[in-house]
Amino acid sequence: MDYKRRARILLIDDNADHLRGVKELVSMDGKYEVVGTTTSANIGIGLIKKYRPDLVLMDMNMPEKDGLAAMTDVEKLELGTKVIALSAYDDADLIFRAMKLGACGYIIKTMASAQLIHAMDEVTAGKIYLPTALTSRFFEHFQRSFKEDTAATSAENLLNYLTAREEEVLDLLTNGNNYKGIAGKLFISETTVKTHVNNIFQKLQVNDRTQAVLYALNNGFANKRKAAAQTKIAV
Amino acid sequence: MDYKRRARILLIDDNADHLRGVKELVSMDGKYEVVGTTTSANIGIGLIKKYRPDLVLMDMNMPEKDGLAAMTDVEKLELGTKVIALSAYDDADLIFRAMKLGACGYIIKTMASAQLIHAMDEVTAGKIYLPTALTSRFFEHFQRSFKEDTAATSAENLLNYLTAREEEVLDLLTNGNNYKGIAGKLFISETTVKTHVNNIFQKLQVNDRTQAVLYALNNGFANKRKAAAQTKIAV
DNA sequence: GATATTCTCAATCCAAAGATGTAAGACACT
DNA sequence: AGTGTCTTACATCTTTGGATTGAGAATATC
Repeated sequence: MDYKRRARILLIDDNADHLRGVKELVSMDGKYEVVGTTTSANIGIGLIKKYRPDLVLMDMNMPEKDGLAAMTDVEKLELGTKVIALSAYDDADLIFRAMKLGACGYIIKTMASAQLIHAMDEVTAGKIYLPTALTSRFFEHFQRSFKEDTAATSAENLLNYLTAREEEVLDLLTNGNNYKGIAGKLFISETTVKTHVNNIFQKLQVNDRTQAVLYALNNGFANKRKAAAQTKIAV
Repeated sequence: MDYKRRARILLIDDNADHLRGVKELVSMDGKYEVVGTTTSANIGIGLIKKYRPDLVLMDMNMPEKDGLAAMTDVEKLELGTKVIALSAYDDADLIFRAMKLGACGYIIKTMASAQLIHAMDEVTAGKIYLPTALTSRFFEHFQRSFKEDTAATSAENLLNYLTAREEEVLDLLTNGNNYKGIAGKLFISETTVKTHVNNIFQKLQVNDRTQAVLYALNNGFANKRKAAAQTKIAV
């Protein structure tokens, strides 16, 4: 690894003691150069702009500005800065949100220091590193958040009562078309569209187009249509 | 572990040779009881209904019915059956979709057999197991799929031009309210609501409420509001 | 061959939505 | 004191949307 320049690291942690400890640990390992440390998230963002580090170790639990907000800021800079989140807690939701925002790793502070170095190695090599235990926690949240989608597809879904033509009309409705637009696109008269739309309202048990569109979107209408299209290809 | 009854396993793999190999491997380990094996996904679903296994090892690449479709079926049964996906490929998209559908693990067939047993141990213990290498692949896809959300939030977003009151009105619009409903909920007159709504149309550059709702939903309006609410709490 | 469903179209009527202009009070900023 | 923005409100007018009823033609189903 010595042929490559050392990866440049920035540390952000409101706990000064922990900050010092991590700095020593990271400096000790020859592979990394600590280009800055700060206890303030906002200053940290400034330092990132200034020094363009390869990797940032960011504490998640800071009083002034929480780590997630800081991470959002880092991503907005679009400097390709990699971020490893540090936290005292293995909260599933926090892990999920950090990874969603683009964290390249997530380490619990009580973990062995070797694990931190390992995570840094992996991340600087372009990978994403999440300890096995945290991966499991992450998926708790991940799969729960997708359960709703599945439920929408499988459960009693009023969309199933729509005819093929009605689905087409609803599709155009969910793209913001009015009667005239739909009539033009389907080559049918406006009154026919009205008939279809009224039937759709009945079947979806709604009173107007906006509610119909919302029902469609909240009950996986787009997914349904895509799935149908895929079935056609597969068969 | 011996005080507990052995976990009951079902194997589904269209490759008969691989099926036999896995069966021997799993049977050898005393912890598991193989209650059935099949090379057909459809038959597999039937066997799950019949035997209610604790865990299913499911091949992802089957000609008759692909593993993802089979996994969907398993989830629909809602028997709490845990599924570990087996695949020859470490395709990021495939991993993502399998985990999204509720897989409790994902193993590449060429991995060491000890890894498979380890995954089974973890999964039967209620955890979710993804080898480190696959976790990294998974997150490639995961973070890419959320990049759009971030873009919607950060890029030129017409929603940013809305005033606080207009946001409230738009929020009620995106819940399917008409003028009267909004006026009632905000304790203002209907004509005032019309004024707000018209201003919203101008700012979002749309012609009617449906388009406004669609713009809001497609540009992270719900997320924005949630984020704003959280900021309030934090501060 | 009878029945049911779907898709098409029309007329009518009322309610709701949208466009436009005007304006007063509250509040912040300077 | 003055400017600007936000929120509130009303009047007016046009267009669009939605409800209802009825009905012919095509297609499937049995």
